[in-house]
Amino acid sequence: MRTSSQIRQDFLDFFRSKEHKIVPSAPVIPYNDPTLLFTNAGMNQFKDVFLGMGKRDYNRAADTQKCIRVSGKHNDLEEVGHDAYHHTFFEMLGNWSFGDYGKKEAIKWAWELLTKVWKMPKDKLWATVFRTDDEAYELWQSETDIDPAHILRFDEKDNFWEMGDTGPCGPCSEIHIDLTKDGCKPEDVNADNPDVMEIWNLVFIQYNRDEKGVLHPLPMKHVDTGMGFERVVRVLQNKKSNYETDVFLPLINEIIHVSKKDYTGDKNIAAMNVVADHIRTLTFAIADGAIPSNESRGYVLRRILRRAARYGRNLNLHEPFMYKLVDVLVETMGDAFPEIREKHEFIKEVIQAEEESFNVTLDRGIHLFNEVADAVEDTTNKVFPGEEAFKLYDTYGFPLDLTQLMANERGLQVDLIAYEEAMKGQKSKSRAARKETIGVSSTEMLPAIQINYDPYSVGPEGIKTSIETVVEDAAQLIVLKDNPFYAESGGQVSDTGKIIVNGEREIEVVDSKKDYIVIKDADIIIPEGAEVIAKVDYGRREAIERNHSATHLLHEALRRVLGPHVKQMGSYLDDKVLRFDFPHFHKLEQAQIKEIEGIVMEKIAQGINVNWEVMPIETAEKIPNVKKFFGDKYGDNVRVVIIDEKFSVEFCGGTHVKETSEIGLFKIIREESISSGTRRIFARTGEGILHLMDEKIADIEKLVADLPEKYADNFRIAIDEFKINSKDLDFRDIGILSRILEYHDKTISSLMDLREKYLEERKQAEKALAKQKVKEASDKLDEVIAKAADAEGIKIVTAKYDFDSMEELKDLGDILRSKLTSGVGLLYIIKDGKVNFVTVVTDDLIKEKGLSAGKLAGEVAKILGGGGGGKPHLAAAGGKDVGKIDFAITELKNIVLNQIKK
RNA sequence: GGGCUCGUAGCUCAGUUGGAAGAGCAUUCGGUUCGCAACCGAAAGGUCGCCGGUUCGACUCCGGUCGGGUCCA
Repeated sequence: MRTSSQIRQDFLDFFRSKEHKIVPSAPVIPYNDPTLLFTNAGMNQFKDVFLGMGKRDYNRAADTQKCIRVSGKHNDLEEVGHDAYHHTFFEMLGNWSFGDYGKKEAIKWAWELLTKVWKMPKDKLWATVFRTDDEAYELWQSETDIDPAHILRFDEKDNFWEMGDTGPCGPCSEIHIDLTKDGCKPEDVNADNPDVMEIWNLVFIQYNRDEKGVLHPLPMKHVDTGMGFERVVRVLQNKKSNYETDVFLPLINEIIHVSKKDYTGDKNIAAMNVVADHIRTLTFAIADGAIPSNESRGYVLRRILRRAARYGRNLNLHEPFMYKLVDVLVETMGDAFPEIREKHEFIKEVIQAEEESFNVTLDRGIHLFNEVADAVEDTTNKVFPGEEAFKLYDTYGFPLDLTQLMANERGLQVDLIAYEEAMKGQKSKSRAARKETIGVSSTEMLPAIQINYDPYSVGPEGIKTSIETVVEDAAQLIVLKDNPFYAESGGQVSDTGKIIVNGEREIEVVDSKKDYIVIKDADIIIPEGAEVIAKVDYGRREAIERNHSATHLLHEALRRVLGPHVKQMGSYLDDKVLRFDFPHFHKLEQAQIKEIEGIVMEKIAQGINVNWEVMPIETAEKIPNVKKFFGDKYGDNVRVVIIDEKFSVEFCGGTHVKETSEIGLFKIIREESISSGTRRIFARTGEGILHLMDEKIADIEKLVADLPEKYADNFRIAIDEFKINSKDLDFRDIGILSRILEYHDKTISSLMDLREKYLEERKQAEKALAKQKVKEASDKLDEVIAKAADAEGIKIVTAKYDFDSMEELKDLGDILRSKLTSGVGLLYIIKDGKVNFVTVVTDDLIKEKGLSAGKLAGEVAKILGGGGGGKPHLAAAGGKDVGKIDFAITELKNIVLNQIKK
């Protein structure tokens, strides 16, 4: 029996012998096509060729392409695990002709590979052709020895392939295999019979469909084929299901091992199949740069992981287990796809973290479920409210079927109608909100003019150009014939500067887009066509360039220190600071930060020339370790920035220093997490370091100012010294700068220690003082009690204090209660023109007379223009009519008596 | 981009008409024990995510904001 690895190799060897170029699989994350969530067909990486927009230096190619189908038009997700041959991740074996060979060879070679190399039984193979494609029909007869009765015609639905509503398209010819015991009939083909399976689709791209729907023959005819690798393996290994082939068996065995369940029974088999399928998708997607998250493709991954985790629960797996399967997968597929081996540990880490966080969400949801279920369990109709089921879905990510399952276990039925209602309501709300946000942006008012945008060759002296247009109704937008101002892109902020009109008037430029610049003063009248000098604020530009080049160095340094999983998830840089986000699961250690800084500083010290060039995207992609940004759409030609071709080569449209030593000192100033699995670094360079020093001195001054004299004095002299030292420094003096910064940091850290010590001291002192005050007051309580008023035998104690807060008053109230043994108390403070007080009532009066401190507080507070309340034994209250306090105290007697009578 | 939801001690979480910030685990000390586990007693630990508003008084109500989760687009 041939192994899957051999079968994959057979395919590639066969087409190599037919003079095909064997190309590597493209990543499953299509980095240059934002319209596509995942690579979902073998032809994705050649789309530009078929659209006539790109070229390759070969015209025949073959490969095995990693594909993921989980959403959109091709969505097999729900089928996965329940049948034997749908997958979210699979390999598509393909051979292509770009305007080279045509139908004849495609058909002949397909037949040759299947029947001669792999020796599939000829009488079990069926071919289909498009209804009107007589050419293909005849070629099957002339080029192969297929049974002519096995050539069938189908219409558009099955045998005409189109990429979209317009564009290249053409008829296709499919090969199906009959796996039934007794042989199938023609009507079983293309009839969703699981035993009569399509294995290879040969597409003949020969037309271009225009906007009117009319087909025009293409000058270049192409061939695009795709064969499901897992299906072919199943056929050749003679298995009933793809999951029983050696593609999946090692995974299934590992699942059996961790779950201690057997691969028997529909429930177990489905669960194991789903898990085995999904772990492949997750592993390959993460290896190619995707990360589970709450949006877009990251969210698709998260849902897949959760789906697998839920099926895992059917196998009694409640703790994270998926990450354990990665080892086996790397063992079986790491040779064919080295990227999963390279990122092995990172993939495991990502999956484990995601499994753990899913468990947390699940627990919270179960908590809510139980509360609701407890409430409705004893009702007569045993209905679990649909709104609550929706809330579980909406807020805690509980799929309906899970809620239903849990409800059934407790004898409850989910109210499906209410669930649907709630879902509809949410959707329409979401849609309505979306409509409101659609507006017209100011750029849409711009006329379509071709201007020359070139921020790369401007110098400090600026460039001569002229004013093309001043946009009406928006006088602050100006279109220059030549625009040297960089427009925000790739994280780099826009340039600012000025334009000098007719050699005299200077106008400040505050922002720039590719097509126009923005000036500060909207009232200035500017003549169209005027000659101007456009001057970029060059000092600022240079500071930005230092940060941008440093960002590229940082990117590579991070990869070298932390691992190849590091990639840019976002960045921002202006003249003051640079910011870089990347996937990583651990806080960076101080030693790692030092190492990263060290690598960057080394590259700066080497004074490497920074070069850039524009090249065709295919050439650029072949540069080893080239960095590009996923999700961006790149054109046919890309700009590549090179800082030592062995160190940093990156797709980048930004502007850079000419030589790395211009960057000056590089310093990471902050490292933090911005969301689970994503970290952010802030750093400074060049003049930014001088600002950093000023900020540090300011920090030190502030810390010192907050300290009491006895600590602060020693630092005053040091601060003066710092200030003198920081004058007249040049950012190129990196040796001196780094020494001073180090000294600053040491000072700051000892100041922080001191502050902590001081704050602790102060806090203890305040506590002690408050305690002391309460103690003193309580010592005098007997005198106060002696002066108590009397209301029909009930003692009423009132007293004023000068405490700072209610806390002390409450503490004293407690003491008063115990000393008083029987009676009512009112203790108050006057502060900031308001009165605050507590009332207390001893336990006997609460029981016997029904008195309540809370009610007393409320009544008294009313007199004082406020309110209050609390417990029966002690209550707090306040008011702003300080003048009425004496009246309130005399009134207290009546209030007490009134309450007794009620 | 929008909706919902959560943010309280080191950790897991309670905390309703706004009126004394709590429990369990962990920590420290003491008791018990040959020692440990367990148990008993005590202590320490809080800007109640942040900012603003209403109020005599806000963890609680309102507005904003940041962060996590989740659903929709």
